[in-house]
Amino acid sequence: MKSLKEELEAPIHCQFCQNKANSAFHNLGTEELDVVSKLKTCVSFRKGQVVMHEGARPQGIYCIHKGKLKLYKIGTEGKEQILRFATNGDLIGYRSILSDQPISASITALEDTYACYIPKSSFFEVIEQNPKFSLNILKLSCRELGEAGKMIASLAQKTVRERLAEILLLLQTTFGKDEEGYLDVKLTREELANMVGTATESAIRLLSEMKEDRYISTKGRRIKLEDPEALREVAAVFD
Amino acid sequence: MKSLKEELEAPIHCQFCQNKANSAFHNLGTEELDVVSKLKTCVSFRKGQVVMHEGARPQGIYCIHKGKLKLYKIGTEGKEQILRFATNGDLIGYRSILSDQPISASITALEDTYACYIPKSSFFEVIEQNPKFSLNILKLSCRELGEAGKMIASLAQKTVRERLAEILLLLQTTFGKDEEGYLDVKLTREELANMVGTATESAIRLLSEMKEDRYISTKGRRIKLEDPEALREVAAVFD
DNA sequence: CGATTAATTGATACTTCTCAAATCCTGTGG
DNA sequence: CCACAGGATTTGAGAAGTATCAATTAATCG
Repeated sequence: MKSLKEELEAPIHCQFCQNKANSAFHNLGTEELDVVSKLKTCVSFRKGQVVMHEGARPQGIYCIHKGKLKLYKIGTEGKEQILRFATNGDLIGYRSILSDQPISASITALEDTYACYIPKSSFFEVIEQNPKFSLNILKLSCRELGEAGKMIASLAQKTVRERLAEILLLLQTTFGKDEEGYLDVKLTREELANMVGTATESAIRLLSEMKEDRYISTKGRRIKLEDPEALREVAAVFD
Repeated sequence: MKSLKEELEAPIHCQFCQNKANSAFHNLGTEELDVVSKLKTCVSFRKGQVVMHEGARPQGIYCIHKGKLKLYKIGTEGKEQILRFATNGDLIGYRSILSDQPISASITALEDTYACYIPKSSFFEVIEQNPKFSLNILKLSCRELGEAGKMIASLAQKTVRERLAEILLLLQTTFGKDEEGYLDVKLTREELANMVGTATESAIRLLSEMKEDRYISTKGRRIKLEDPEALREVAAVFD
């Protein structure tokens, strides 16, 4: 039997990819996917490995097959600001290529990750020749833009406590729960703080408060949302 | 002689629009612009008029012919958070239409504004049939996404003072200077604060400090950047 | 020119950050 | 599989940054 790694790295045709349904390729037919499928290559990244460096000029995009990554900018003092996460079916690197600008965020794998690399040229080929796909990417970037707008308003107007509640809910939506009910993503407290936009100690203090309030519970580094409804109230999520 | 209003509202062919060069239509030919040009209508908004309401479903997009607008979200307590501005040549409303989501930000005219309204159907028609235009919009949204990322990192990591300096520079880049050298946009201190993401009084206090430092000067509501280089240092702009 | 709204400044309270020290966990190598 | 080193987490205390409330002055618009 093939190992997981072998299996994941074997270049299956995109048509049969398990992530197809919730990816930017969802409504493309076999022939349409051929261009991409034939020119892609499979790659893997170790946990902690930097996939792309802020400021670089990527020569292609990655479609995440299995794994979890963080996209972040390095600010003054070297502090990370996490902009978003990426997981199965997500595309990364397309913003830079399409806008013809250097990469605006670094990308690091949060766990071992398998992805398909699609060279710039084949990506453009599909974009230019396939209006359906082009529209998918357009929709994708516009949705991301909407998310970014929410994040901006949240950072500007909400307290750290509200933002932390918001992020915890987001993490559950994005990565789901493991078999024990904990958030299915491994983040350090520092990374959590870097997402919320606060100091690590502040994030920890507020997590402790939320534990006292029985909104969450923790086991080591892992976090379980015990009362998502209460968290939603704290986060004051209206939209 | 025709009045300014008449002239601005007369539906000229897009081919001859003064903003064509720096708009999403820049590289389209006459025939390609025909679809848009024939179906567009010219509209005008008074200063202070709300062009689009957060949560609404726009039935078309606007291409700004002449004027200035703010895009903002209403947060808790009814406080505005300005996400970005729009001026000559900019498109507004496209994010909502392309992502098939309600409008994520309200839009209000900062001064009397003239725009071309392009119905959803003709917009989609051009997008779907003209890869060149589609790519332009894609590039546009990806650039905006980059800007949003910068704003997120800025809000999360910089002090109010740094962000204020940053916004002042952005305003000069976006709207330029008037004949006396003042920022060529009329904003209240409250709007400025709503862009920076702070309380009005805090913004005012910091403006006063910057006046003492001779980085800026003011005349009534108007602001002049006396030492942009110093402001850049304050803003700690690296990228 | 006057009414009304916006801008400004002061005083105070609150939130959040920073620095420091102690404890806990996690991944690694034996 | 277990022990251990080193990084991560946690809590405390004090400092700094911002927000809020209130009162005064200035600017704007009809």
